[in-house]
Amino acid sequence: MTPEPLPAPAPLAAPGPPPAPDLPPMLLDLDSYLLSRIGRTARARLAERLAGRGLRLWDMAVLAALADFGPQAQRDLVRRLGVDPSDLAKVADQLAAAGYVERARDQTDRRRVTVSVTGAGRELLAELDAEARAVQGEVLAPLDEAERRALHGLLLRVHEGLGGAGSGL
Amino acid sequence: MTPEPLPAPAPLAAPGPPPAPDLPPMLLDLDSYLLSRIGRTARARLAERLAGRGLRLWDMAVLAALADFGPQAQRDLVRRLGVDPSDLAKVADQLAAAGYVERARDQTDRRRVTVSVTGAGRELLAELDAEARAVQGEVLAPLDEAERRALHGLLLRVHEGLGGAGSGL
DNA sequence: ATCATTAGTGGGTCGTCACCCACTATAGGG
DNA sequence: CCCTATAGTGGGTGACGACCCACTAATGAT
Repeated sequence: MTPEPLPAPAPLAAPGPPPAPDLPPMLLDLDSYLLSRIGRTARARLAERLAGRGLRLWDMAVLAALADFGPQAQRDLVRRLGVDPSDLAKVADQLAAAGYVERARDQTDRRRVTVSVTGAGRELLAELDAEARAVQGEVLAPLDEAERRALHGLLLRVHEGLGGAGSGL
Repeated sequence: MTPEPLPAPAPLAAPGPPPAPDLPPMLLDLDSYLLSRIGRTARARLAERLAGRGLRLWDMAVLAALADFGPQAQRDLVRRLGVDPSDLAKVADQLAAAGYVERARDQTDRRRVTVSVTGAGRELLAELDAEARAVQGEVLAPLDEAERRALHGLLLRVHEGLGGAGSGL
């Protein structure tokens, strides 16, 4: 297990313990662990950037959904993104207040509120996308282009396999 | 060489909103997003299994560190794992109470508490490792052996690139 | 008109997690 | 000895994310 075993606990002038994190090989061998750590980092860094604009990850997800699928009722966004209706209402509220989306009562069914991106929304989304890609650049720095493409393909397949199962973002 | 990740051009103005989550291509194109989602799922599923035993992820991490690097002071675990000293104390406390680790005052420096895994601890760790691999099997289900190895290699390199930067597990 | 159903909203709860502070005990240097 | 630094501990805090409930408005069927 351990290439450099143990006891030799030199009381002073400690040789072993590094100041920088040096994780157990046992954990590094687990994909679930690596996935968790890397995903966490990517998420955190992206969230950090968005926070600089007063936005959260859900804001971006909603904008993306609207841009990709066109104007739609909140109900549909809820189904698509797997977000709680109540939470979506809050996100939509904030995005509307900032002028990134518009909400209008559906005239054929006045219960529904149809949400659509505004020009400013699309502009913002483009910037957010750039931010996300910048984060990607940081995180995937050790990989060359071909490797990134390979990774992306694998991740996509894994993601599909997950189904919409898990809740949350 | 090039698996085409462009199966479906965006279905515009879809008539029937799907009951199952159908995420925006724009997001699926972002590795930061996929990483975040997949990592989250892997983490959640592993945590769920550990919770069944009344354990958390940190417990496993600590056990792994002890198994891989041998008995050591909490101070060293703190440095290695990048965990808060106070939090580690709690984890160690719980593990000791359950009989998975032993704590003993270091006689050469009575401030230090040397922690070591017990037989039960190693046994438990083996089981936890099996659980983790089971989760892995679920998550990576869509990939064959060769692909999993490829993914693992890529993830390892990416993880190294992160350095010990981010905090937390 | 009545009733069950659906869309949206506001408010609040709960569990998790990382972080920080105050405190004790010990060590080591002057 | 005194003084400062370090190891460990207990307790608490604040942010965050997911979830849930009660309520209103509108719909569609009977």
